[in-house]
Amino acid sequence: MDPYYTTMGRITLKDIAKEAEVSVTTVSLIINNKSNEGRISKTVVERVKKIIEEKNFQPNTIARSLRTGKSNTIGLIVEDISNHFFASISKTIESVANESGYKVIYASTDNDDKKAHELVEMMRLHQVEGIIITPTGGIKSDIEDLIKQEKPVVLFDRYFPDLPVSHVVLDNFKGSYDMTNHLISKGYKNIAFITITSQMNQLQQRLAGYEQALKEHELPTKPSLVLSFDYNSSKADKLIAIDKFLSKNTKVDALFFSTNYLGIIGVEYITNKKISIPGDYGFVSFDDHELFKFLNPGITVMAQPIQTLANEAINALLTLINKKHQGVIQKKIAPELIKRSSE
Amino acid sequence: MDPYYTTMGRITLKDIAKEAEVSVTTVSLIINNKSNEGRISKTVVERVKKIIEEKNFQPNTIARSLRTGKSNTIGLIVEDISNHFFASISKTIESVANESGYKVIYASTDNDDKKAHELVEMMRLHQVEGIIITPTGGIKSDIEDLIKQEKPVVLFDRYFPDLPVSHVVLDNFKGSYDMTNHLISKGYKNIAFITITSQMNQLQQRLAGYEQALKEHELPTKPSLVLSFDYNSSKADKLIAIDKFLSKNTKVDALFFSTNYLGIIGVEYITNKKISIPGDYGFVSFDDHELFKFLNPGITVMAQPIQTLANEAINALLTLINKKHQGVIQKKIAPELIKRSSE
DNA sequence: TAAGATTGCTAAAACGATAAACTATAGTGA
DNA sequence: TCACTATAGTTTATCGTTTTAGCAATCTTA
Repeated sequence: MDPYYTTMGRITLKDIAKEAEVSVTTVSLIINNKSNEGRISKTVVERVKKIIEEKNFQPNTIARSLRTGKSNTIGLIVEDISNHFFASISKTIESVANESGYKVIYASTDNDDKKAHELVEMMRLHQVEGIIITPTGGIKSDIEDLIKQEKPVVLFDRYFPDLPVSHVVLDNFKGSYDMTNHLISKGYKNIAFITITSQMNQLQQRLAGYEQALKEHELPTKPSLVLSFDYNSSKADKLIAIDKFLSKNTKVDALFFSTNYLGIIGVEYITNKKISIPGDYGFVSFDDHELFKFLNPGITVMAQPIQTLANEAINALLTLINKKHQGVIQKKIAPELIKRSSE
Repeated sequence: MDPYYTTMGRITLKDIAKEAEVSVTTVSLIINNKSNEGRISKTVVERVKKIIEEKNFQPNTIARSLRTGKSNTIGLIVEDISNHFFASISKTIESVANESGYKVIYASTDNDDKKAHELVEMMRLHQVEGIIITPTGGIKSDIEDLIKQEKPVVLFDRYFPDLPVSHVVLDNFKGSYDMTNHLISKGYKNIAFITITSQMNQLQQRLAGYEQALKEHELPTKPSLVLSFDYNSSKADKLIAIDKFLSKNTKVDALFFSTNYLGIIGVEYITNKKISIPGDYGFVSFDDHELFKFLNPGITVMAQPIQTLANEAINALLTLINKKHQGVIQKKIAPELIKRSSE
């Protein structure tokens, strides 16, 4: 067809240069809008641009990356991309990143240290310019390596309090504190806190917020009001434990579940036992869930503001990549109380 | 530290070559396991490998891509990555792709033609080696372009029946047909089908499967048994329409919702009206959902086998990329009947 | 023992862009 | 008119690999 480029492959700078009868540099300058800097005449700019248009030329990003050292890629490593929370997060991240000319490659750790380690390696191998990661407990040293290499990282959802690294996390303490105060303001006096025995900072913070609120209102923070499950206990075990707990602590008038996973089990419990809420107990949970919206009455929750979290995370990362910020960016995002009718 | 490479940047082939006192070619051959082909002595192989190990050298994938023309990247374009179905799909795809040395970049169309078009362009620009896409109705020509350029594509979830292009989709006809037969076998005689008026092949197939099953059992396929909503109608409108429909069609004994979205509205309807299932109506839906599992009684559904769909899609794409298959790969996957207690 | 085959390795080109250094011409001020 | 500056580009090197072609030395084989 066209006499100038007969190769099967795609069009290159060279093809355009040949057709416009200029050097490849000239074309490159024009493409990168450096035509005034490089002082290319209007005539030539017009001519070249027309040819680029005609041939629908798009520069080879891989070649460009090799030369510039910029891959225009960021890595997103989450616990489980198929989980609603992370899936929503990743959608926002992808969208913001795209707008800034970045593509994102993603992967799930399934909360497995080995997998997380391999994924960090994989991302490094693929020369991402930065990483947003939900770290597993055991990859502290990988994160430290990234810091040493001055690779932008932002930890998401969880973090290492003693590591000087950027992070965007929920203010779990405040969420729990506010929710407890909400229940207190509704008149509840014996609020049970149902949680999981965990080293995870998040859950500890949630417990601390609950205790702090009780303390400030001079409500005794009896340990007997806290029901704590082993992480590995089965659903059946948990249902039994809740039952025992409530028959022993007859004064309990409200249930505060520390995660939506536990809240769902709570819903199952009250459904089975035909317990009415908020009639028999006030019932609230940390984290929102489809089910909580749908149920009748709807469950009052302390929800994670997904959009905000995602935006803060990707913006922090882009800021670090563009070196617009020295040091670390650390944000604690306040969760949002969604009042429905379970109290 | 080391006298050989003092650059700030990462280690390259050259550094290894220098240290091992061989040429870069030799190192390259060893890395790519072509050492016997290129006939490198065992001694040298050992020496070089040791140094590679020591320095933890990993070849620059971008340079490699430029040279080989292989980006080792595939694109995944779905309707909405934050949706449970697509999120689960993408998790499997990512995982299989990773195992085969591919990374995946993803994006959501939100069912918008313009966005879908731009995303295909974006993927092309980033030189993905293949694309898995949930096409929107209006990007037929983009798909045709991809075919022309011999870029591997597999359509997912939906397809263009008249386009000779690979696809992996659900067998909607069979799913609907089987579900209807299931209801018939349970003794239901006036099965209502609640769906959306749509050009989308999937929903048409689901309607056709339902009708076919009725026909084969010599049950009249009265149009009055089909309730069809406008796509844009509100939830409130739908609830009212269901109410009208059921008070007019008093013989109806079972409700078959054509998507989980409609099924959820159905659940809301029966909850509001305190209708009991399967007492008052048999109640089933196409597509599974968290809620359907949780409800009491659980809702019987015709579920999409997510793992299978995702595996078929990614394997089809990898097969096409590796040119192990001439022409197109087209698969219709049978959905899975999950019997719970709503009938 | 000389020609050919094999072994073991390397030099140089190429992938497609960007960046730094350079050239040639025209214009300007003293 | 001469030196200097501005204009409008070009030439060349480079990013880090892979690939092609080739070269020397050694080994076969007739």
